[in-house]
Amino acid sequence: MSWTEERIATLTKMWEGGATASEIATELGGVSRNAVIGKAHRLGLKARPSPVKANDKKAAAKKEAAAKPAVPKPKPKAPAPKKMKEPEAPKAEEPQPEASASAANASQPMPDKRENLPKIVSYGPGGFLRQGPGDQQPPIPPAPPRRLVPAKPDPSISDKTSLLDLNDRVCRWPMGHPGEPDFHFCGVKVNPGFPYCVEHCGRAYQAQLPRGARRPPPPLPFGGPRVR
DNA sequence: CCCTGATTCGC
DNA sequence: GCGAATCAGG
Repeated sequence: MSWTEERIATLTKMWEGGATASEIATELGGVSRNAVIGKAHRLGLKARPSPVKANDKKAAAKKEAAAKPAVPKPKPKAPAPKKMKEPEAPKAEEPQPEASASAANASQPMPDKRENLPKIVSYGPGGFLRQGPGDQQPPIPPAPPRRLVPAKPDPSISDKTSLLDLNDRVCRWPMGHPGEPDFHFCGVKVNPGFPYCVEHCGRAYQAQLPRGARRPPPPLPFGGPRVR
């Protein structure tokens, strides 16, 4: 299997939509989970909540402890010795002067550090504001000037939006399952500054509510898990 | 054990 | 560029 435009587009959509690499691999077919991850990284889209974070301190400590060259672990499948990552270039700490965190984090159940995760914050100009209590992050969504009347007619009004119809102005929310004949995208005019329309922005950007107060099903893009 | 993504490196 | 092997955390 090769990475055609369509497959890459599907991978990108699902990856950004929050699907796991396994789900994407299953959906695409013919590729493994690792292939999906590798491709995603090569495409430049990464940075998703991953179980393993590159922590300098812990990594260094582990490396230090595991640096016992007496008897290296036997490689059952790899005959040639492979060297993994090498600890180097200890980047200096970057203190972030955020004074407002004290009051805001007081009632926050999970005070995670999410400096580079603008994806899952929940705000929006369309009125789909879903913030957890105390989660007051007031960044304003980008509002670039745009014309009210598009130069070309909206392609989504008369036909289903295929991968080829995707552009910066239509909602990219997947409908159905990739690979099936009726798989298409929402195609509604996007919420300005977002890749989805207002309705799907509400699905895409949801705050994590407190553990107990989570009611129905979590948001699942592309139509939800396939029934097999 | 299972799951997850990250990383490396031979191809 | 691709992805299996591997690492590493949950």
